[in-house]
Amino acid sequence: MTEPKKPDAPAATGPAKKHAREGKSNPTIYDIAKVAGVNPSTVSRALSKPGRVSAKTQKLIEDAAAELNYQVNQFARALPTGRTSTFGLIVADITNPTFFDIIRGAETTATLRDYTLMLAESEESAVTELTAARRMMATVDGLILASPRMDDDDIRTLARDKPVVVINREVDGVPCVVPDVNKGISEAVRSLAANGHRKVAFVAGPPQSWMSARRWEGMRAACEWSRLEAVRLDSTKPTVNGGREVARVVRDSGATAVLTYNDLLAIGLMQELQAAGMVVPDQISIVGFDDIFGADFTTPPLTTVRSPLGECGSGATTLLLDLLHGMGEPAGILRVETELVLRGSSGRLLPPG
Amino acid sequence: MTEPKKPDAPAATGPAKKHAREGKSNPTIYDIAKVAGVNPSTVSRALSKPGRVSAKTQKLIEDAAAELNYQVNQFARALPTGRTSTFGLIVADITNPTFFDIIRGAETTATLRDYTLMLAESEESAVTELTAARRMMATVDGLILASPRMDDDDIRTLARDKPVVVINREVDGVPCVVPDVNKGISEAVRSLAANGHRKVAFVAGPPQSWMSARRWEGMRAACEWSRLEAVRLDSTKPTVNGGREVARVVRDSGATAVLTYNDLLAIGLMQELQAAGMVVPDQISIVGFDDIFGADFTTPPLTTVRSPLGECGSGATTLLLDLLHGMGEPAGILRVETELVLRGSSGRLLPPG
DNA sequence: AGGCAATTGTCAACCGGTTGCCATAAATTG
DNA sequence: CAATTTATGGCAACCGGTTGACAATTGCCT
Repeated sequence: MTEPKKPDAPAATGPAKKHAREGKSNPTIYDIAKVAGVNPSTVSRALSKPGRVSAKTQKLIEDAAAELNYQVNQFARALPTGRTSTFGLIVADITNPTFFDIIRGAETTATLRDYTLMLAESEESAVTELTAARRMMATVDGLILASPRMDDDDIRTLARDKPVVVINREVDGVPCVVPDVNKGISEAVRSLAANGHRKVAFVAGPPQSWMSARRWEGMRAACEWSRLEAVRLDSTKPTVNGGREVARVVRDSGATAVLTYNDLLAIGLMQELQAAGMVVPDQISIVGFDDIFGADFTTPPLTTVRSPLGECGSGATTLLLDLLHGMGEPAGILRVETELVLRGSSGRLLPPG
Repeated sequence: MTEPKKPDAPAATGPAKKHAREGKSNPTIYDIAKVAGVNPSTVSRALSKPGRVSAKTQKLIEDAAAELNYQVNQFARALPTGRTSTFGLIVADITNPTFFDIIRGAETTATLRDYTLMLAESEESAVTELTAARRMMATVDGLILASPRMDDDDIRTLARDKPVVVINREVDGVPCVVPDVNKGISEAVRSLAANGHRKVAFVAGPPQSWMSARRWEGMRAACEWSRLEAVRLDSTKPTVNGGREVARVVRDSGATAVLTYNDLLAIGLMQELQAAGMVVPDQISIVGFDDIFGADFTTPPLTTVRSPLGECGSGATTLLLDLLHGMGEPAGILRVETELVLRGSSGRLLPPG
């Protein structure tokens, strides 16, 4: 029917000539139709609308497809339908290990359901993030935003277009996956109180971080409950260096225990305090947040409030899948538990001298 | 229900965008054509074939495109051309920090050139890897394999279809990005020799790892040169736990310094030796490989041979871009330098007692 | 056997951008 | 000024899978 174009161009057409498909392109539903002796549209239905064709024809077509080693052309499918079998995942910083478990959780779950994952990084910038998100929207079926930096409104706008799931932040009207910090924090605070600490400092994360605010709130409440004094200190950046930089302020605060916004801060802080001659945990207890890769490499290994980040990634992906296939608009918030991981960096305060 | 489209009106030109509702469907080149008063094909040319249309028309079209906030439909473009502006990246293990920097390097470089990155994981399995690669081939313009586990032949077969770049391994006939271990290793060995060590152990990685073999070879050569005795020990897995498990063998070997296949092994080994009461580096020196995230969290911080992994990722992406646009068959091997990062885990041996 | 509904397959029109071919307008040249 | 080359825009046929509309086939009853 359709005569294949045979451009016997003698002149080299392009440099990528080597990889050009020379006549032998991939099998299409038309090829299958020919082999099975049916119409292409029947093939299409057999392959994507189970039940629409008779069992006999179905088998015929499936056999032909298997024989030809057929696989759908995702682009040809995406063009009329818009379905791409692809999810987008945007993280603030690819080198931040916090996101690696999230990425892995999302990737694993997506692959399991025959979706692929597109990755982008916002470099901690709301503008870059929005740009990346906009660009992705065109080519994905749904989007996961891990610790997004952009406005709630921007997120809602995106979510009107296609399913969006947010990790590590609550946005009204958008499905979210959020670690419930209270359990882990209260465990941590109780543990500190039990070890005789009276004044605890919180080293905060970026001002615009929703999660940092939640953690500070949770800690203040837990301290009140345990009758501890809580002070809040600012950090410059939520990184190892940021932790180093905040060390002086921590010492000056007079607190004997510190809870930090994340593990990186805790590690940097511990390094700097130790370099200044302080002994952890004898003179000061340090508790991190997230339990990232490497949190147990330190000496002493870091006590930390674990967020099940992998679960967040796979939970968000599952939410997205549910939103797309079948079931309506559950949305709402998926809460995952946090817990204290007690290691060596926290403990009883030794009396000075 | 949409009304049946049976336009016997002969004047109908192009797909009439009847219900082009804002928000629902994006502007197309047909919309631009209408605004600019030209033919859709002219719009297509103006947007993708610079110079093919007059400057005047070009401007007209660009203005219209900007006004409508147009962006190409990648699927519609991919269908006839096969070009997708997408790269695939397959790593063995997403949680292995070795790949963090590779992913980031690739992502950054790709985004910079308006490509997006699709990520897949092989879970250290050659079969899963090949499956993932096959699936990706259909939807990407090129593929990056980081530390692939599959056969050389499988890789070459893939490479016949579309551009493929391999990281951390040499495959004949396929462009590769490989850290040149010799410089870093010889620096490490010389440093150990200078500190009085006479016998050095190498803790190997997975048997099928090409890179592990290179590192062992490099070390043996360097030791010969420095007149040191070199012994090779096997590990179970190239992870922290694998490092712990090999600790006993290391002690029994009588070596006073160890070079490990990667940092994870080194960290696990160091933890286990320290737990057994040995002092690092006074009683044994430990040198890792790669300088992954967290290598400096340990006490003492890990001395390691740094592989510029981010460079590998971005180098591979650049190679892919070169292969696609313009220049034909550079292929060959891109070597990147390694260097010793001297930290606290290696040093002079203290005389016993 | 005739009538009617339920199944199953076919036709053709999309989705949106690309590109070979051709007609025409513009520029160059003899 | 005519002839030829060249630059430019238009036409239409793709890419491959999807889907509404409809025809053909089958099954079931009376």
